[in-house]
Amino acid sequence: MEHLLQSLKIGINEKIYVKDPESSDLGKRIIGESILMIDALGFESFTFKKLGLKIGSNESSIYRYFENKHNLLLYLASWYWGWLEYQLVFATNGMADVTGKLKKTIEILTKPTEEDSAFSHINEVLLNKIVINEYSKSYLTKEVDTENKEGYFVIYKRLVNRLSAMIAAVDSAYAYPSSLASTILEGSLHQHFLKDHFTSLTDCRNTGDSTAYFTQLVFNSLNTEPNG
Amino acid sequence: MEHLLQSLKIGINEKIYVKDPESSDLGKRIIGESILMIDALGFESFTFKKLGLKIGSNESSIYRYFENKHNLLLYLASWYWGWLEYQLVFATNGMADVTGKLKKTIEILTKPTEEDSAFSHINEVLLNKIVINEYSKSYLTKEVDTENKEGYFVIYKRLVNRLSAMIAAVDSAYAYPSSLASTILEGSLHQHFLKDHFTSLTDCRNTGDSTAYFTQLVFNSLNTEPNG
DNA sequence: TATAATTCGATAGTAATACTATTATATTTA
DNA sequence: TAAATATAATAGTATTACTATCGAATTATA
Repeated sequence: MEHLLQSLKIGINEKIYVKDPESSDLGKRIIGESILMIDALGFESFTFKKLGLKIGSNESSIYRYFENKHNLLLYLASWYWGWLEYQLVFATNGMADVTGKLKKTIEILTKPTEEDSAFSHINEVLLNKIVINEYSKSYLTKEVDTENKEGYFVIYKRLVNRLSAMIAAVDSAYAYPSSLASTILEGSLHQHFLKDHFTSLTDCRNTGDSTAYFTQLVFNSLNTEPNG
Repeated sequence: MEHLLQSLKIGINEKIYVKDPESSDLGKRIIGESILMIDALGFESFTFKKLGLKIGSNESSIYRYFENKHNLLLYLASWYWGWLEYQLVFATNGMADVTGKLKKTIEILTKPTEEDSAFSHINEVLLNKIVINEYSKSYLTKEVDTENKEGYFVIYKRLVNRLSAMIAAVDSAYAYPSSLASTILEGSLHQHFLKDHFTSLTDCRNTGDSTAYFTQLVFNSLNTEPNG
């Protein structure tokens, strides 16, 4: 499987970029360094000019890959969700027991990110931090509906729908599988943010707390047992 | 009570503004019109220059009230949460039964906003839309920790803590009262957003769905009965 | 191997943003 | 009536978020 992953590429909607950053060395440097830079400066202070300077390239060259920094954020987020989806599919592949599968899925979706050596130019841990701090900004815009129609959020939506389907598989009588699924994905990011900045608003302090909280939340809502 | 509300003022941290907008006619116009304008243009496209033009005033005059548009957003959000807190306190005042009180609280916090005639220059329905679409941007910044120390988020935190305390009052053995409280407040905004832009990710479509979803979520997690 | 196509870097330029500073005028208050 | 305060008008600055053009280097193709 290690080998399989080495040649694996996260498939991202081609409309998000002007030129595929995976297709050149410069493109990969844009992705790799933008992750470090957005993490360090925050999305607001991050500019293509600063990025160009850092990677020893030119502002206008970066515009050949992405129309603007918003689309770069969409790309990074899509990559992250696509990567998480792979983690999920590989980890739960072949599990027959739907309850155990859901439990494993919640674990994958809520635990802190670990480095993945399969993608050398991407720091997944920092990318996860970026998603926690910036993802909301990618859809809380006046252009959401247009961009949604263009398919800029498909991977994220697919992930939520996967989770929703698993919830429904465990308890088909439960009335809110999609709401619960979106609450988990979004809520997980939020709890991680609170842990770092508003400690009084969360009970999640140590590794695993978040997973335990959401697991309990889900299985208390469904007619089944987490170990059943 | 109508009368009481007429002379009521939402108390907001004085550090958020340069000059209290409630202290002058221009200040009130800034607040009232900024709500319409942020709703119409979105926070990114909203500028003090455009606002000045619309209220027949000057860009530099608005800067005498708020350092920048970020602080104006913090002010609007604080006002909204303070207003919601009043709704909550008045509605649950004197309720002896903790379970019924929690149920009522969840209802107030998750139902769609209704116009309040007590504050004539503020459109609460649009302000609620702004909070749904823009609130995350007020804390997803590199300056959160500093601004949090300055007390820019106290009202929101107090609201979450009120809810958390009520959850704990209903079931003191529940391990995640703060996480559940923050999940409800943030999740409620998120479900309303999804209802408008990503319908496939939520089961909330009609008035009351959101309240029903979160009520069930909470009471399935706690050792009690919603009507008990 | 010649040539065509692509890629990238460099430079220049623009409109808008997010302010700051100053001054003049109008209004309120002492 | 003078003093204090509030507001409007104007001007100016650094930065942002681009767009356009051009030439050099690299790569692909015939």
